[in-house]
Amino acid sequence: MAKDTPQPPACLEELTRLTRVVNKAGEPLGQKLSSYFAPTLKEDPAEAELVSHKLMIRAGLIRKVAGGLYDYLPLMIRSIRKLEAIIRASLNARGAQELLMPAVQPAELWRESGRDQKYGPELLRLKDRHNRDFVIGPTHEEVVTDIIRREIRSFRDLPLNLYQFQTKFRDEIRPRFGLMRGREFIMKDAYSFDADEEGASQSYRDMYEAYEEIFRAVGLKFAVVEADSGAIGGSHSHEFMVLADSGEDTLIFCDSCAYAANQEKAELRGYAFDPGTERPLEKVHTPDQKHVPELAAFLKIPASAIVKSMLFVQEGGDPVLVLIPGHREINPHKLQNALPGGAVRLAEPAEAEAITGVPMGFVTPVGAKVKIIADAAIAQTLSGVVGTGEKDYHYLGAAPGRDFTVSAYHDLALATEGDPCPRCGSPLIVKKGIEVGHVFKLGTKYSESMGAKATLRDGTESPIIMGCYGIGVGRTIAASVEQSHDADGIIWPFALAPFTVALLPLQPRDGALMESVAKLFRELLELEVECLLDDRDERPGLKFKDADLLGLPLRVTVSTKTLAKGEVELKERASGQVTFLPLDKAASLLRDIKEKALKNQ
RNA sequence: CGGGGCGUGGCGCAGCCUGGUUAGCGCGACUGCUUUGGGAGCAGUAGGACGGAGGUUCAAAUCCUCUCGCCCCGACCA
Repeated sequence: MAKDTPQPPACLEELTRLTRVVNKAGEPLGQKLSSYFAPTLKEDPAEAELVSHKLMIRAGLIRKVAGGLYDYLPLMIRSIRKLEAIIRASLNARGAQELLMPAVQPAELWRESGRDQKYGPELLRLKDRHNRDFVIGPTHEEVVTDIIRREIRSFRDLPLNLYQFQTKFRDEIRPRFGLMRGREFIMKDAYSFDADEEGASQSYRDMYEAYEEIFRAVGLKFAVVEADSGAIGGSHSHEFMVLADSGEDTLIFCDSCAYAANQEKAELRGYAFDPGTERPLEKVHTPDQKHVPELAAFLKIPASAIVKSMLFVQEGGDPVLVLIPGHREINPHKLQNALPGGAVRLAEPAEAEAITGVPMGFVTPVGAKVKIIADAAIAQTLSGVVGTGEKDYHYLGAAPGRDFTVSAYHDLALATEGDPCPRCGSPLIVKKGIEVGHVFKLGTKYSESMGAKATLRDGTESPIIMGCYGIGVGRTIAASVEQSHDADGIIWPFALAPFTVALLPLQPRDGALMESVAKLFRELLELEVECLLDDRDERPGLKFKDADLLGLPLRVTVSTKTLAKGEVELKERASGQVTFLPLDKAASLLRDIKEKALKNQ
């Protein structure tokens, strides 16, 4: 990592001794860079695209082992421990209890919950030497429910909230962006158990509050949005999102009320479209007009006057024709929720043609033999353009109820920029976010399928009501870097910084200077201000560059110049502000700055 | 899984199209001297046989086939 420092041996010994000083948790309070494993890179690594990913590699936080699998180097582990401590404090303060469940789980449990099929190839399956089936846990609902059904009998044992920090494995189709979407990652997962609905709601609110507290404490700009429950299941859920342009999730916000939702979930009704006026059905020749925009141009009508008919197929079910105004997109999550059962997907063109007998673009609801569902807007249509089921012809003036039968109307359209807010009607805006936390109301999905029941006060037996709550630990740290950096490197918030102070002696060969530095180093550690000492025999420029890259909140420079005045120089990483502190008070002043910063976050 | 790109000292890359000196450059590492408040200078040293396998050829980093891995886009996804 570095060059040894030709210092007086006594001073060297003292510094080395100081790096062995630990806090109550057993963590070293200070390290010296000459012997600390923090390999920094001058150039961007070829493998990374995202800023946070590049910086985490360059600053020596992580290294890749294989696709989606990373080494966490010492600096990274320090940040992880900090975040874990913050999470623990918030959860413990609400009565949650930490435990640890195994990463490897019997496949049998997944069969019981029915998720071994549902979870698909993302679930890593393996066999032990006796040929028994196991999985590597992508999440722990099954295991924790198994504990509960064996140990909990009565409402008197509830409520209960259990949590753990555990390494999860999800065999992602395409891991990417470093820790943002890895295959193996650390997750804090919590599970709540209640006897009744009221208690379950309270547990959910408690966790929601805890999460707000946690993400506020780590200094992230975040938003809470309504979310789709997806494969975890349950009735409703909220996601905690760090706002960042590079985020993989699209979020919908209302500018004037508090409505916020993941686009997957965002409700949409009353958007502008052209219902037409009532008129008889008329067949027109529309040669080769397969796509909505061209057809609209050809007929000289707005796209919203066209009723788009799309054929979907469902695993283990019948094909369904889905209708939506021509200028809108289907939200696949809403569609899936409208069609309980197997996975729903758009039929391939050939597949659709085999089912309907017409090429794509001319599929029609008129006289259709398959079930039809439609977006709610279609109920208002008085005359729409639809296919005829005959190549190169469309109908004008088609009306639901009269010309075709819709079995159900649902909110199916994808909400987007400018659409009316479902609460107040104001225009919606779109932002990108990184999901760092997710809280779910599970209800009795797992307790029922796996038989976790409690006897209630009235003597009846009832399935326990569950909730589950996750925080992506590595992802939260990556999101922090993504949100807080500049051209020179990371800008750590105090709460997550691996060390608080970077201490840079500019003349490490100067014995007298190093003695002052050693004294300051010792004082900082005595005050539990974590400090990384750059004792390397390098030029100042390189030390400054590395300090900026590592991004510790407070950089303290000690040089013959500053010492001549009995001072050290402080530069705050976030603001760039430079001040000079008297050497003999520096340690306590730095401690005060740190504590003030942590309080304000 | 579909589309695109890339694998050459520790890192970043050139060379490949149009086969042919001893595979090159920058950074890094090591040694010495000088330098010391924003990634120092000079001199010198070490380190790769070109992801792997097979093939074509007098000759392969370079051409062909297969294969493995990585990255990006999409599909997909808590």
